[in-house]
Amino acid sequence: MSTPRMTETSYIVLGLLELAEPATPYDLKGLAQRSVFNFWSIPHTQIYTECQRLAGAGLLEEKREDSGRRRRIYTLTASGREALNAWRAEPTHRMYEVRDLGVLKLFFGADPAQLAPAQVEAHQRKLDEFEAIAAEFPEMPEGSRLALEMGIAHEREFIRFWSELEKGKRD
Amino acid sequence: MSTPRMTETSYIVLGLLELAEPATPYDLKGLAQRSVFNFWSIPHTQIYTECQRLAGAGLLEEKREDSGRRRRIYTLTASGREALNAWRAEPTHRMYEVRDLGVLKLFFGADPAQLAPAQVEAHQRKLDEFEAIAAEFPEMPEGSRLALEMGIAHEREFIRFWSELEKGKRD
DNA sequence: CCCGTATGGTCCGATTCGTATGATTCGAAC
DNA sequence: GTTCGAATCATACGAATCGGACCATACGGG
Repeated sequence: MSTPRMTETSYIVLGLLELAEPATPYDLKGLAQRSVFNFWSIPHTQIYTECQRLAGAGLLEEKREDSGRRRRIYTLTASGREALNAWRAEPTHRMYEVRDLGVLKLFFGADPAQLAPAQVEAHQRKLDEFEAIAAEFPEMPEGSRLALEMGIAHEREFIRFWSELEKGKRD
Repeated sequence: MSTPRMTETSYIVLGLLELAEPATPYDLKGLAQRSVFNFWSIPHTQIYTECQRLAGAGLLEEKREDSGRRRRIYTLTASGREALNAWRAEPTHRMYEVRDLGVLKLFFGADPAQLAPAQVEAHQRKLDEFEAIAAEFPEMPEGSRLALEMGIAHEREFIRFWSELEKGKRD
């Protein structure tokens, strides 16, 4: 049970499990797709391997159904819970980038007017999606709601930005 | 010269090269660090391998110094230029995520007030950096300027968001 | 009981990552 | 004009990730 390498993926699994335990990786996958993956996605196969890794490290407990599909069912152990809490409590300076393919093309000299309509549309769709979620679950947990609001704010920003470029077409 | 797999990394190299050719991978690395990597970074070793790959595919021409360090010096070929233009011209629907470690923690229930100060500070620093770049190069190419403005807008948004949570401390 | 579809999970080659390290050049000191 | 350290330039390579393809089980309807 040496201290395992912990990545964002690890904490995503721990965090999801806290919301849903006991759960199979498949359960987590479903939950994730309706939530975190909207702003931080990982390939679904990672969930399976990460569960195994974390179980090996003693942060998760693994049970198997003894018949049928023999699914693996996970719960948090005390040290899993502890790791999650420690991560949550520790503020962070580490930053990520707001990567956007449209902006990358723009940077390298693409024609703004040519890019803009598709970008507006794509970001509008994302925004609609977020707002639908917000409307559907008005009683969402505080943290999720805030994360969602942040997502909405960014999408609005993208739309504002690209809309302006779209209007600039006439130049 | 089979059609090579083209990734964002490929276009970053092509785009940088267009700005700086003829150039060594090292030159590109330097240029990138002062520009694109601010919003779309890749490990520097990738630049070396990507140059070789693209040269193998006929999109770049490689010359080597014949003495000393025997550096590889690259220029775009006609088909390299063509690939870059095609990429730029083609609008895109593919989206990326705005990943932010703070938001991830928030989502999983971290205490907003505990996270906020560090987040405000980190994003403020990033914003200052961007604004310094904007001030230093007022005559930046159109595309870069727009990309930078987008970055600035997003950083402001992050700051607004986290500042509000910071104020909410009293609850 | 058979088949089609949905569910649940794994495999594995290809790619990417990033640390560690190696090699060349340059300049300043003596 | 040689030695040393720092800066420049570059690669090697093991570990981690990626994601498409595929396999297995369950379930419902005819």
